[in-house]
Amino acid sequence: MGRSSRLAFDPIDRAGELWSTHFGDPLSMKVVTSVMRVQQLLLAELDAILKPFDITFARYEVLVLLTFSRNGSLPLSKIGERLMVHPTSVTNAIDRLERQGLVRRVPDASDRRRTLAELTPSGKRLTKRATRALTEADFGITGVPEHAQRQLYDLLRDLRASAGDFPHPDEDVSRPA
Amino acid sequence: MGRSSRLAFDPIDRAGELWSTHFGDPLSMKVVTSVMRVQQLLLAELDAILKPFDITFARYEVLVLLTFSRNGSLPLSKIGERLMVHPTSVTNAIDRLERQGLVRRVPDASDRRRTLAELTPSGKRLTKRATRALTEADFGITGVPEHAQRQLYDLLRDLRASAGDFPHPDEDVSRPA
DNA sequence: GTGATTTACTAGGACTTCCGAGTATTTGAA
DNA sequence: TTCAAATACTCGGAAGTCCTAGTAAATCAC
Repeated sequence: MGRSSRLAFDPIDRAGELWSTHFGDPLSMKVVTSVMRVQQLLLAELDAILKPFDITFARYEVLVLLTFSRNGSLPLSKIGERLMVHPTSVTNAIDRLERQGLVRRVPDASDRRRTLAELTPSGKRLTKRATRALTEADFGITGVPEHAQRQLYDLLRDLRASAGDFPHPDEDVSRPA
Repeated sequence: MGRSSRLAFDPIDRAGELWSTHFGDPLSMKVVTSVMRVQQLLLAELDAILKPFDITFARYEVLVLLTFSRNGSLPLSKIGERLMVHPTSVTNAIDRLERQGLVRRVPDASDRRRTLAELTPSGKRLTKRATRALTEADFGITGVPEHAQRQLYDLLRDLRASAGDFPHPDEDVSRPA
């Protein structure tokens, strides 16, 4: 893993020091490296929490999305949109979930290009239990105070906004350009 | 990609709303999802910047680390430690870099278990150029003001600290327990 | 000094992500 | 209406991450 063998110092800070002696101001490099590292830590933690349920966080996200949908089913394309991943990633996830009996593929009569993914009863039960486990573990960020979580969310949201991840509130979507 | 097809709303906010009606307080879930998403966006941006040089960010990190080392070479194990990735990930990266002629494997005479990865002249040149491209693009976070970057770095550092990512300053490493 | 343990690297496999390309179906335009 | 363009899904492949397990070499203990 990346986590277990801990150094006697913070490798990101160290990299920043070396960076500044070679290249210049390391702030943006440190920010980006930190994001990568935190993602790595969180994902490892989440997957560890979900391991007893034999799913990964990627597949858990699909299950939750289906739980939120009105009738427990969604076209694969919608899943990809909402989760912001490539269509082939959805195919891959649904393949595995279907093999595990947690989800079923159902043809969509109203548009025969589409395939719906539908939660099975077993899928619904597992999602409940997995969600309990994740919320009890606070998604792997217990120890981070609430105000810090809020600040973090806001800053990340600003970053996403400046990367064009979602429309600005003052952008009129109905009347483009 | 996840980026191109933008929804008319923020999927993370929306997931938070749905989450709260089904399960409860979505703050930690929103924070974690945001980290995942930002990592995805940044990595895509960095890889796009590096595409003309025919390397990925993962391989770039290896090259920079070698640049920082005294003689342009390091044992693979050190690389894994510093980059906080699994030994097999290093093997994989070095395999590719070696195939590209950017790095050379050199046996370590002082410890014959070890293999050193050494920058080739071509590897050194490419690292310079790639670094220029990345710094000019501010590592994909142009548009994020400096104070926000600082706050973000500090919050992520706190999060890493609470996950035990590095020793606390008041922890005496030389005298364990 | 010899044997057990630890360390370093690699091989193979699972999982996720992306991309490009191909097939089917629906929509839209002439 | 008929043909072109857009949309939905899948297949195969590349790249990254991790894990388990195996071999070789160094270190530690007795």
